[in-house]
Amino acid sequence: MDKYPNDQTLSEDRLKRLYNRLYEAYGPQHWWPADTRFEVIVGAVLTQNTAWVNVEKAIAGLWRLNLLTLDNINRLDQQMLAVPIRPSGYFNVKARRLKNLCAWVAGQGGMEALEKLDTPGFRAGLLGVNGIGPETADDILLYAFDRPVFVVDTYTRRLLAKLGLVKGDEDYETLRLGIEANLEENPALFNEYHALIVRHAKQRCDGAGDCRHCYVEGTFG
DNA sequence: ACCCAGGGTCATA
DNA sequence: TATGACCATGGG
Repeated sequence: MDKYPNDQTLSEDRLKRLYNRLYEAYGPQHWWPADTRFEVIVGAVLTQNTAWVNVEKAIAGLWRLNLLTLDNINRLDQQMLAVPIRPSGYFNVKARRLKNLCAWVAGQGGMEALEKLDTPGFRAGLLGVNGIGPETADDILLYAFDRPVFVVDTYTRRLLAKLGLVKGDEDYETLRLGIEANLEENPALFNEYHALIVRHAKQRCDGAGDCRHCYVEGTFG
């Protein structure tokens, strides 16, 4: 058993090996699970600090009411929007955030107009919307618009810190830029990598030492 | 009954 | 800059 270097250093080699192990253990994750690009950006808000199964219920309710279009959400009162998203929790907060986001999108000229934004400007615009923080913005950039932005979440931070690639107390931008600097700029890779980290986090270790969780984390040098 | 989930904002020191 | 309170449902 090799010991972890635990030198808190990111390297392309180590990030790639971690990715390979995750992919071998869990396979392709097919993110983001949605029928439309607009559904992705709505889901990105609804999933804030919320289990995905609850988001699915809210999304289903929105489809049922034909509310998964930009115009229909912009026309709808916030109180009315809060009703179908109730199962995803924080429904008053999220209704307001969705209204903020959709108003911004419309102000940019609609969903099609967003494609023409350069990634830094797009990201800055999203972060300017009240209720859209770095992780939600990056979910939207990567999973709805295929931009090469690495999504950092608490699982990413925990896993990289546990394996000794980072300290763990770095701020969001430091981690995102550090990871991006050590991976090829490939949206498909970023897509699968983040999804695999989330998948791995949900894996319960059976303690036997030969489960997928242990395979990914074991003797990582 | 308790804990957490695919976060973010705001008030306070 | 750095904590803490707050938002709220549903599954383990």
